[in-house]
Amino acid sequence: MLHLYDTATREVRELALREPGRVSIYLCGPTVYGPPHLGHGRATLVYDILRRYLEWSGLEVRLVSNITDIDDKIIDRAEREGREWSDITAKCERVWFTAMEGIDVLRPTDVPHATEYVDEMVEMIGDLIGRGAAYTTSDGVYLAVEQVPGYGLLAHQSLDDMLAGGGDREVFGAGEKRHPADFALWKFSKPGEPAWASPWGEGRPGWHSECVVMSLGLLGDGFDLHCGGQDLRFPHHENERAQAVALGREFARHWMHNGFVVDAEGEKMSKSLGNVSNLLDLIDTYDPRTYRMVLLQSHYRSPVSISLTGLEAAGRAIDGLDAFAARAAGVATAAPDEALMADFRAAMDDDLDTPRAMAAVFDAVRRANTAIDAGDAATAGALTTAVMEICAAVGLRLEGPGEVPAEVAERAAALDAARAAKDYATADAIRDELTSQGWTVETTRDGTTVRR
RNA sequence: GGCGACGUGGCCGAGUGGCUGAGGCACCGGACUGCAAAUCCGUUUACCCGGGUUCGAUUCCCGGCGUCGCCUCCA
Repeated sequence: MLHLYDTATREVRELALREPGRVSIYLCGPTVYGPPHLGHGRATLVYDILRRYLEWSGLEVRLVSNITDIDDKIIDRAEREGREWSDITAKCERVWFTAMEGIDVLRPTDVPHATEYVDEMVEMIGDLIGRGAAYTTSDGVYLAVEQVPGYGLLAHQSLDDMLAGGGDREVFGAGEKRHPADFALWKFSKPGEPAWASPWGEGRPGWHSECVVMSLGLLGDGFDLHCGGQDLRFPHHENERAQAVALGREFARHWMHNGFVVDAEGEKMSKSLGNVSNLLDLIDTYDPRTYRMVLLQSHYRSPVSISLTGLEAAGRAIDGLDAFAARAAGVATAAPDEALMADFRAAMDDDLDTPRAMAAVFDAVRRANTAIDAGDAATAGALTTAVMEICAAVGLRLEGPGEVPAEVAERAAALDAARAAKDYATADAIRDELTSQGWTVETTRDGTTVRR
């Protein structure tokens, strides 16, 4: 069974399922106010790999990932550009899913929108006030974090320590809060801003409330896994948990956080630094599988640097796998190699050790190639099937031989004929011709094959 | 100031108290080929610094240096 590092307990431990055979996961989705960047890409790819692996393992996965479609940043941009905020969110969401499709990330089973859950959030906030865990000020409604047992579980830091430093930022509603760490559940709107009705006045929900309502609403109390980027650990996830605890409900049983994408200088890549790298640009420039490969070859909790050389190296690695897939298309099917499958499962179950899993794949490809060369069909078949299964399990689509048009096949045959006749000038000319058309030409003892 | 992560070969990136010290990319040599491509075989390069524990540390402990993250709404 899968073991994962749990941020709350700081140890790798078994992902204990609430219901046998079914996994409930909540993944914090994007705030739709701009194009998706590499950091979004990493998070979604990491959890896509997790999800595919769980499904491949025979589990029924329910993956809820929200769209935050009301937020200060959206309002700011709408104001700046003189557009309707809903115009921005609709467009950004389309772009988001286009990018996700581009990197082959499966759509979550549920995609709730914050704006669809305002009523539930208002109800929850009322409940929190009723329980004495929240209070109203002149600019909104706040959660009193001192009322929450165990606040700081994910931050791994006491309130006092957190306040001891770093506090020179501008804090929303700082003046009237009972405690500096209290956070907004509801923000009263200014004229012209999007607003919903509430018993305390027109306004909009704070960021941390939607995920509580949606996760508990769709997945229920004590759902299995809550995940997202390291940056969400605190305050976002801490504050989600705080609300659930204050409501007396059981929240996520396991917390998973992926590491950052860092730039060439080793600094975190984020919107706040302004060094945004657009995911769509990446897809335009590189085989979209390269990013998945880069991530598969590093551990999800480690920071990963994205560089041109890194992407190109991953691209070459994929080329090798594609060449193998094309070559192995002619191998007779067989049951997957059991030792390899066991290695793969062991690696994945050990905190999603994809680098180890990929090492096993590359090693198997080499052995399979050797077996094909040696005419050992049984070994080649078993390894090939296993490699294909593993790649499918982590969402790595290999490109086999593909469709070869009849006229191209004819040219390949002509190349072989020229070679047989020792007319190498003609053979080379045909090869150049096919290569210039984008075909990869491989000439073996058994004849010439072409693939894209 | 507090909390945390990290520092491995040309690059990326795993891992381990000692055994041939993953894997990818690159480079070099070889096999194969008419030449290539693909494939296979092989060589080369390592564990930030200083102490300590130990028979033995890259791996454990302490200190230092360096990099990075979080500490109120950034995946």
